Amino acid sequence: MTDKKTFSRNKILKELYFEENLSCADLSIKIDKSFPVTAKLIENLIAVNLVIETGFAVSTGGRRPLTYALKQNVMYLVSVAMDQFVTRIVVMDMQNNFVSPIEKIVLPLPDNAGALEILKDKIIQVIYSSGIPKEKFVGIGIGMPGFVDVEKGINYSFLPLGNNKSITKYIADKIGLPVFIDNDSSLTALAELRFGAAKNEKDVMVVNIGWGVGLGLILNGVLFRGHEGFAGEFSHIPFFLNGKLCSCGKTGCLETETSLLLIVEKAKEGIAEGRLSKLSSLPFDNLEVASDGIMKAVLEGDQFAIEIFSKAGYNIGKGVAVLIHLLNPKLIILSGRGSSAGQIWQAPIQQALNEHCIPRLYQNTKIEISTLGIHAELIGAAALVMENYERIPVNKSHPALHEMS
Amino acid sequence: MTDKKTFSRNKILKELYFEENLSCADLSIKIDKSFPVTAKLIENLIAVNLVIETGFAVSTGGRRPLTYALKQNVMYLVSVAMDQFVTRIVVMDMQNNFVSPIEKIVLPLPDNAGALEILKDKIIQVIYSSGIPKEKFVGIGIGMPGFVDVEKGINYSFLPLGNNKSITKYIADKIGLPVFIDNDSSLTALAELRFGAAKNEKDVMVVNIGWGVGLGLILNGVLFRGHEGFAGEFSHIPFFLNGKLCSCGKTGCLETETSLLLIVEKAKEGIAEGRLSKLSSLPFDNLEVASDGIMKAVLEGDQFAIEIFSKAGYNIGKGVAVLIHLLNPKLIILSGRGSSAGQIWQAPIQQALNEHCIPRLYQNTKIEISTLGIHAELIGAAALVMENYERIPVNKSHPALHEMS
DNA sequence: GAAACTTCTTAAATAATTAAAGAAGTTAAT
DNA sequence: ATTAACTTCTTTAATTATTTAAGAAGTTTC
Repeated sequence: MTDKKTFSRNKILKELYFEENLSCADLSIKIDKSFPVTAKLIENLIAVNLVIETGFAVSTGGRRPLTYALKQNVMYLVSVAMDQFVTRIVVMDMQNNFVSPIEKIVLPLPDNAGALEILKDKIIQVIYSSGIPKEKFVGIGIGMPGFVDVEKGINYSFLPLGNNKSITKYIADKIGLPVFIDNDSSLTALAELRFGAAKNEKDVMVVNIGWGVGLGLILNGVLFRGHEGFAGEFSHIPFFLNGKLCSCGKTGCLETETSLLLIVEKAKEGIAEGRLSKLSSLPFDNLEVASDGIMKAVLEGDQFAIEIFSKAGYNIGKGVAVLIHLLNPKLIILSGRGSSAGQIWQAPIQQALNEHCIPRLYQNTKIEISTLGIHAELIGAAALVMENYERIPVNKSHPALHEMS
Repeated sequence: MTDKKTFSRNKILKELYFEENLSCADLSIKIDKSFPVTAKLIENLIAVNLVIETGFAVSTGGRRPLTYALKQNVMYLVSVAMDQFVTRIVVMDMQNNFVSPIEKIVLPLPDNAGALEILKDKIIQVIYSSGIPKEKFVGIGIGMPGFVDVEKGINYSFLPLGNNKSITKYIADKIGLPVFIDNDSSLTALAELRFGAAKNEKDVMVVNIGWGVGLGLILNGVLFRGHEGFAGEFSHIPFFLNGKLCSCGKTGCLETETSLLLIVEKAKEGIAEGRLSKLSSLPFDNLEVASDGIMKAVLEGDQFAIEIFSKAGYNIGKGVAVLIHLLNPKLIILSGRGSSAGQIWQAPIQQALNEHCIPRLYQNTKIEISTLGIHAELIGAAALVMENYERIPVNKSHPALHEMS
C-alpha cells in the first residue's frame, strides 16, 4: 500500500472517530477523494477488520446510504489531563468511553524537576494495568498548563527537561507510542469543537474556568494557537486598576478578580469573617474539595456561595465583552472545572455584556455551559491524538494493520 | 473553455496580480494544479494577450525558471476608500499604480440618506473621466466604516438602502461592474497582508489609527472577519474606568482615550489653555488639516504635539497588550491615517507592553509602522476585488477575454 | 398508487496527477 | 580551471483519479 493511500485510509479512520457513523458519500467529501477511491479504501478497511458496516442511515429523500463505523476494541488511546496540582490519566477507546478507571495523582508542577519522570512512569503503569496489548494503542495525548509549543513538544513553563528538549520525544522514546501535547485550555476547546457544544461551529470562544481563566479559540472552524502557540492568555490581560498583585508579577490581571482559586479564597475569607453559609464546614486547604463544595452549595441555593460566583461571573463577563468586540464569535462556552456550577454563570455574564458590549455585537452571540465539564480536557487530549492520526507512521505491529495489502 | 478551467485561469491572473513575477512552478503550487496543466493555461493566457513572459528568475541552485507577469494596460480596477467624512476614489491598474487623480469628496456618512447615490454617481464620473473603456474594468472595491456584512453587501451603520438591500447589488446594477465592499480596517489589513509589512506573515494585527481605532486581524494567514463579519471592534472594548461617554453610548471605550479625533481635541484644548506650540495656528474646525498639521509638528519635534501623541500611544499600547495576550501575533502594524506620525508611536507603545504584558509573550512580537500609510485602504479595496477574482463571472465583452478558446 | 424527484451505487470516459527522462544551471572538488 | 555531482525546471509518457452518465433504491407528492 502506497503512502498516499495510507494517508487517505488514516483520514477515514480519523473521520469515523470524530463522527461515529458515516456513509461512503460523507467520507468521500470529508477526505476529499472521489467516491470510487473512497469505496475501495473502505472495502479494504473492512477486510482488515478495522471498520464495520452499521446498517443504513435515514434517507434524505433518496436511497438510504450504508453507514460505516470503527470496529470496537481494536484501537485505544491514553488521555492525560494535567493542572497545576492534579493529573488525571485514563485509557479511552474510539467511542470516547473511559475503559480504565481515571487514575488521579497529586503532581504539583511548579518547581518540580521530577514531574516528567513521574508522569511517564504513571502512564506506563496505566497502560499495563489496563491489560490491553500495547500494539492496540494509537498514541498518547497530554493536556497541560503553561506555554506549550505543540510542534516542538516543549512546555516553557513546567516539566523542564534541560536544553529545551522535547517532552513528546522523551515520553515517546520511553514508551514506544506517539505522543502529543497541548495547552489545557486549547484541549478543552478542541473537545468542545469535536464532541461538545461547538461541534460544527466556526467561531467559538471556550472559556476554561479553573484555577485560572483559560481561553481556547476556535476561529474559522479550527483551533487557533497563534504565532508561537501561546494564544488564549485570557487570565493575564491587563484589565483592572485594582493594584492586586498577580502570580505573573503584574497587577490588575483578569484572574485577580475571577477564577476558582479566587472563589475559594473569598469563601475562606467570608467564613472567617463569620458569614453564615453551608461553606463553613469546608476543608479550605484542599482546593479541589473546597471548590467542588462551593459549587455544590451554589446548586443548592446557598446565598453566600451564589454571591461569590455572581461577582466572579460578572468579571468574566467583562472579559467576554472584550472577546466579543475583538472576535465577533457566534458562541461562548463556559467549560472546565468551573462549569459544574452550571447556569449560575449566565445572569452575571449577561449583565456584564449588557453594560459593556455594543448591542449589535452581542445580540447574536450565545453563551452556553459545557456538558463535557470536567472531562473536557481528557476528551480533548484523545482528540488531539486523532487530529494528528493521518500523520502517525503506521504501527507495523498492530494485529489488524499488518494485514493491509 | 470549461468552468473549471476558467476558475484556474482566473486564479493565475489573481496570483500574478498579488505577486508581480511568478514562474510556472510557483503558479502550479499556488493554484494547486499540476505543472502540465498550469503550463497549458499560461500558454493560453499569453495567446490571448493577458500575460507576458518577463525573462528569467534568479536560480535557486538549478536551471533558471521563466517568469510571467500580467500584461500592462489591459485590466483596471476602481478603488474607493471612505471614512466618516471624506471619500476617495481612484482608478488603479494591475501593477498597483494610481492611473487617475485621486478624487476626494466630502461625504459625511452619519444620517446621510443620499450618500449612496452620490457615491455611485461619483464612481461613474471617475470611470468616465479616466478615458478607459468600461470593458477593461475588472470591478469596484469599496472600503467603508461601520458594521459591514461582506457576503450580503450590507452596511448596518451607514449608507442605508431600505429593507436591508445590498449596496453591492445596487451599485453593480447601476454601473454594470462587480462590486465588493468591506470594513475600512479590514481592507487596511488586507493591503498590509498582500502588499505591505504583513506580506507572507500568518498572524498579524493591523491597528488602523484614524478618527477611531480600528483593527484588522490576520490569523492563520487570512483576513479574519468573525461570525457576522464584525470582528475587530477595537475602538469600543470596555477598557477604562474614566466615565467618559463614547459615541457608541457606553463609557470607558478605548477610543475615549486614544484616536486622532481625541488628539485633535486635546490639541485644541491645550492651545485654548495657552500652551506654547506650533499648533496654535491650526484650523481646528477642519479635522483633516488639523490632524495632518499635528502629525507634521510631531515630526518637527514640537513638544506639545509629541506629548499628546505619547499619551495616545501609551493607551493604544495597553490595548495592544490585550491583543498580544489573546492572539499571540508575530507582528503588530500601525497603519491608516495616524501612521503618518511615524516612529513616535514606538516608544510609548513599547512602554505599555513592558508594563502590561508577560515578557515571554511580547518579546517575539514586533511593532512596525506601515509604509502604505494613508493609501492602505485604497490598495486594500483593489486587493478585495482581486481576492474574489476567480469567482467573478467572465466579462464577455473584454477585448482580450472573448478570444479565449 | 403512480409519477416525479432524490440520493446512492456502479461502470465507462475523461482529465488529472505522477513519474521518469531530458535540459539547463550551480556548486564543490580535483 | 575543469569536471563531476547535484539542483531545479521543462517536457513527455504512464498511471491514477475524477467526472459523467446510467442504473438501482427509496421518498414524497399529486
